[in-house]
Amino acid sequence: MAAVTSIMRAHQILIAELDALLKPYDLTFARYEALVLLTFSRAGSLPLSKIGERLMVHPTSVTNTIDRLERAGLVRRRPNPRDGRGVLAEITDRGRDVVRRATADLMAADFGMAACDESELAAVFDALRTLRIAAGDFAP
Amino acid sequence: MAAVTSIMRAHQILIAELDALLKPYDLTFARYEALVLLTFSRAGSLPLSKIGERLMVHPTSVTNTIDRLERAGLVRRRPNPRDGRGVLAEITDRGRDVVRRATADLMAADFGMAACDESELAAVFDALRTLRIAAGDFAP
DNA sequence: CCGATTTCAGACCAACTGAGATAG
DNA sequence: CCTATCTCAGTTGGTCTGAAATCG
Repeated sequence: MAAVTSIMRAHQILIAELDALLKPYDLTFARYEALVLLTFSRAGSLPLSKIGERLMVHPTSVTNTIDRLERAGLVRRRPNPRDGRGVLAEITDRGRDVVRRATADLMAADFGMAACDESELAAVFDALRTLRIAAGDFAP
Repeated sequence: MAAVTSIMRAHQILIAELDALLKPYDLTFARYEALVLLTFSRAGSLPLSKIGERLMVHPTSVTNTIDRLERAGLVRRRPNPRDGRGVLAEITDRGRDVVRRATADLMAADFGMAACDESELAAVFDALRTLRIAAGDFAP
């Protein structure tokens, strides 16, 4: 139980700090994650279904997230040429610009983990790996 | 960043599983935590301010949590005899019964961490300790 | 008078359910 | 016909801000 509450508290601490850092860009961490995912994709676009799979969120949550990003002009919807049912979310130039500046800010703040050194960060990642893989997370 | 997203994903995985396990008791993990905190207190009661401090949540969140627990009959509000401004949340017999049964269920499901062995659980706890203490969490 | 404790009104966001449209 | 993808409407829950009442 101590391990579980540790994760809960860590999440609570981080999300507060990260959301505060992202506020000037009118982003939450959830939206920022989606944006980063698009940045790292080859074509700068992904089907919504793929986004949901990678981020492990419900289809309606993806729709909601992309709605907000699209309203902010950071993403644009396009029909999926490979699947008439599907929709691609494509990052815009403004989206790339925002994610670049936001990432710089987050890095300057060590993503809210300034208290931890490199070995501690690696330990966190390793310790949570088993749990994530067991739950089917995409795990590098 | 990998460490941060690990924590986010771990939280996401756990909260889904734990809330599902607690659903039969009409509890969420946030409310369960408050209930456990009261169970472990000497008198079975704590000032709301203390609950907020321990759980690291906003005063209005405590009010909200205790409201719901009180409506469910698991907790009852009492004036704080030591401080006219304060309010105590006191766990009821029914509250103790519910938390006992819910805890049995959670333990049977290894608190959602069945994938991890003892050493991994300890590693998770240790790895997150620095972060939590830096943020002022009450850390055993 | 100042600060601490709690509450209320109002808002936001993430996540869910259930239902429906559209297409493979 | 069945399944996959996405959207919409509506609900819930946790959290926050700002403001107020009460008391030390």
